[in-house]
Amino acid sequence: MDKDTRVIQARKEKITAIKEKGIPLYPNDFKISCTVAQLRHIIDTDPSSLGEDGKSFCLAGRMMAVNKMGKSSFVRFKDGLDQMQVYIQKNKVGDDTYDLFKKLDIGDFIGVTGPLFQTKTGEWTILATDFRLLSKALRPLPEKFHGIRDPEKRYRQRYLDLIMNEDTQNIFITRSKIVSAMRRFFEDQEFMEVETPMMQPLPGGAEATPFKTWHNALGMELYLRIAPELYLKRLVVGGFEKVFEINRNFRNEGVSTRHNPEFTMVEFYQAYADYQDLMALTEKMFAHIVETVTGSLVIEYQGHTIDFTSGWQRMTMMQSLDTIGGIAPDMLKDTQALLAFAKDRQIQITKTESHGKILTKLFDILVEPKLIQPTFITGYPVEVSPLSRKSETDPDLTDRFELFIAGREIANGFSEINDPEDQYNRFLMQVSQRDEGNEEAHIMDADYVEALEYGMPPTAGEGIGIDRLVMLLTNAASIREVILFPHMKHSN
RNA sequence: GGGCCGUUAACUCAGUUGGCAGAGUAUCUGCCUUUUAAGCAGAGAGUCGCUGGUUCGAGCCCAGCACGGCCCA
Repeated sequence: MDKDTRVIQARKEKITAIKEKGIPLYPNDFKISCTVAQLRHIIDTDPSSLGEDGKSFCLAGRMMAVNKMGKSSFVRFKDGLDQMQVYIQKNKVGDDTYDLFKKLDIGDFIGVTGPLFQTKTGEWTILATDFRLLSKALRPLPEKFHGIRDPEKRYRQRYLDLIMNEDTQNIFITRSKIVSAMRRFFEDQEFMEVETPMMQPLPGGAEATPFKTWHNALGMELYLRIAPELYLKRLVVGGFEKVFEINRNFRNEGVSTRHNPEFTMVEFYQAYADYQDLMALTEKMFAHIVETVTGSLVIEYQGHTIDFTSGWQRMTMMQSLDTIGGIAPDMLKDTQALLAFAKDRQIQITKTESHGKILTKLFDILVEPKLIQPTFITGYPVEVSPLSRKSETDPDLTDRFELFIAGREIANGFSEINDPEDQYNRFLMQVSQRDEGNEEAHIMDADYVEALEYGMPPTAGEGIGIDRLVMLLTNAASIREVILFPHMKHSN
């Protein structure tokens, strides 16, 4: 613990004085008769039942502000998200209680009993007939008007951020509503929620560097999952034909305003569906979530107005590179021309990269940031889609889409490969990429191929980044604003 | 990995050309029985992120480091 500041020292002296009077600092016998939220509801709907001689209430909360005026005082306290004021008078509660009150500090939890009255300005206030200490705070809260602003402090001590900043509370309330609306949507569509391993012997389902760990008793290396994909598809093989999982993935990469090493994804799989079906389902799901959470289909995000009304734009990657990226269709077929184009614009591409990879990279740089309204991009190259079914019409492309909103990838979905031989060969392609130095290339998962050999129905699957969705709906510029405890370096 | 910015009292922030470390809130003492960021009078409170350097003298200038923020790769 820190060296005591004078504020803490002063509080310790008051604690000693309270203890000496035999008053418990942390009692656990106070029962509330209602929450402040419930009382506010009564005030709003049926104020006639209240008033000076009305019923007495027992409320509790954290002291947030105190106005002491000699023999009487006003105390503002906070119960969860709601605040209420209590008026305490020495001649009403008695000398002992008032003396105790005078030794309490902002930040302490209190229990108050009494009827309601309205002050001169009309504010409904509890007129205390009893006033108790419920839990003592040793450290002072941040300043009452400016609160806590320093982002580092807000993230490291999120509890202070939550106490002081209503905006922060609202972000996480919204986050909870988003996940809840999503879960309800899937359940209404008769998807089943499942949980698959977070620790995997082979990390698969995405191109990313995993965290490595060690199981002592089993004597084996395990990896924190980078995606649940291959397990969820094993469940489809097993007969669970509509499954979803909302859970954490872990990727051992840098942190930024869009990346946290652990982040939340929903992945879902539906048998007898294809990627077109999932695009339609995604529009429907987003409409449900956005409307449930915000009450509208149009939101403001960082200066953009984004409209989730159904009928989102769809285009192929090639089309988008032409119309948005400004690369002529002829050039899109010519690897050498693309390399020269990239070099002109100082876009770094290694000469060994395949045509499809070059296209994807150019798309990421030239097109992605410009996709502000919800847009599905389809026609992803085979080389960057090792788990996606090949297009019937163009063997270089896959039946895959990604969803972009506000210049960011929000979702990724595709018709799944259920031909075990195709999947095996795709893994082989990845393994050779790995041998060429791409450490993020997929590794061979023979066990998964074996599962496919038992037969998987035609299936489509999709993943949606929950954190990025929450950012959109809370107008947050950084992923750290929507993760309660974002990862930080040691502060000392 | 690169660039820019930040780090001063518990909190929010000033700090001039390099010349005694400041304000508001909070805290402590006194007064005050309807306040609304209550008021009045007084008091205390600092490893100026860390380590070096320049200088008679560094919160301020220089170098390195740490942590954080934003942007870029």
